[in-house]
Amino acid sequence: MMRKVADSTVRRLSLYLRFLEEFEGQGVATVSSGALASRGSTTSAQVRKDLSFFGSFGKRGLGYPVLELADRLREILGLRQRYRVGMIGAGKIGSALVQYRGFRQRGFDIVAIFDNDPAKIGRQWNGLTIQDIALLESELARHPLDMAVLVTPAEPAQGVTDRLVRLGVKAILNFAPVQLVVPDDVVVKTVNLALELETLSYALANR
Amino acid sequence: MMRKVADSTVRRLSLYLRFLEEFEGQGVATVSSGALASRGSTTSAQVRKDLSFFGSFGKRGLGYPVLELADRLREILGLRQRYRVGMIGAGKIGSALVQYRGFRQRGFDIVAIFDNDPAKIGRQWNGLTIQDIALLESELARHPLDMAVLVTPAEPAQGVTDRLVRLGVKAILNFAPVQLVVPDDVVVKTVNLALELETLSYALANR
DNA sequence: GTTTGTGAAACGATTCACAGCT
DNA sequence: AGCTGTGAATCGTTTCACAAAC
Repeated sequence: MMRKVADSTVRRLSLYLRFLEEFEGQGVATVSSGALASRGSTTSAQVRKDLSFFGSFGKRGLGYPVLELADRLREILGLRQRYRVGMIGAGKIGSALVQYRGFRQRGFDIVAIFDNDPAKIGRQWNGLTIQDIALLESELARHPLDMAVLVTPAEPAQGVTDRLVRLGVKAILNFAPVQLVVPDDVVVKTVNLALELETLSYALANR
Repeated sequence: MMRKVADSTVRRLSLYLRFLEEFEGQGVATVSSGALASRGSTTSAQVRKDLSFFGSFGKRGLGYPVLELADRLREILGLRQRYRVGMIGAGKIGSALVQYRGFRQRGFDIVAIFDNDPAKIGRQWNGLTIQDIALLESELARHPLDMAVLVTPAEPAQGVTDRLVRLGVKAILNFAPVQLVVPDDVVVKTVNLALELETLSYALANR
């Protein structure tokens, strides 16, 4: 398949898909690169370049067919299927994410929650029982996961990651403030919330 | 002050600061660019280049003095002061963030919570009373904010942003899945959680 | 006339490599 | 000898600009 597409390009493709879905809802049939660009904050050339990595979907003089392009973007982004996602950690952020509608809407189903806190194990969240992390191996053997969302404290994060990797999980969304080490065939995306605030304080301090 | 430092550079500076604080805790007095680099996943040249934007703090043949460099990074990142942060929206993610220790630890104090849901207004979260968003203007007039964390649904996000901007808020961390429009002197950092998962599904689909 | 698709140019970030301090 | 600081080289991304398609 396609190789060497920049992360920034992939992120923009996700945004284009959202805009296309809005246009779809409004019954618009075709859309120009300029129209897509103005909805995001980019340029028409950027939109065309991004799309051209994957083929040519547009009609010159006309623009892009909304339905077809949306469908093709779903395929490119791997959104034609649903994903089984496990939540590792049942703290505050885990709780919020389990209930977050945006995940299910986009095809990501949270199907299991794990924690090591006896006070939490056995509780129900959104219809799911919080399971003992000690049962991770036996549980995933029967019900494999496509992805894991890691919302543990920093210390256990690498250890749990190693177990997930051994169990065949190939994608991890990491909220623990650590740099996880994984093999080449496993993708990790780290979100560090305090760090985002620090980019804001940097901007405030340097004006 | 300094201008034109890439966002990626600022993010690495935040990471270096964390590593320096760990070294500080271990009583290490000086650290080389190579040591800092291996803790993050970067190169010694990158570390030196990043730091060189702001001056030269190292001693050739020796490395960087841990305490001094950490302090200088705090100054650069605007972390010598604490920030008054308002949480706009008292939903699931707002709840998690209000209780998230990482913010306070790094100097970001959540001092007010606003929502428009009568069922939530008046409740206490972490010692703070959820206030009616209708009172945003009167409240901020008396108790100004340095930053806002926006955790509303997509629809009201731009409207609330306009009000925050009018009230002098210069930095917004946005979790609503929309592209906010703000004047040049206001900084916005958007975190789109569903989009992060989509970069993972892209990676899984294209291997 | 409008808009795509795409090489070429411009820009920006990272890596190299080495002179200069300690 | 070890490590920084930094210009120069490299690599990657974005923007330009225009021929080709409709």
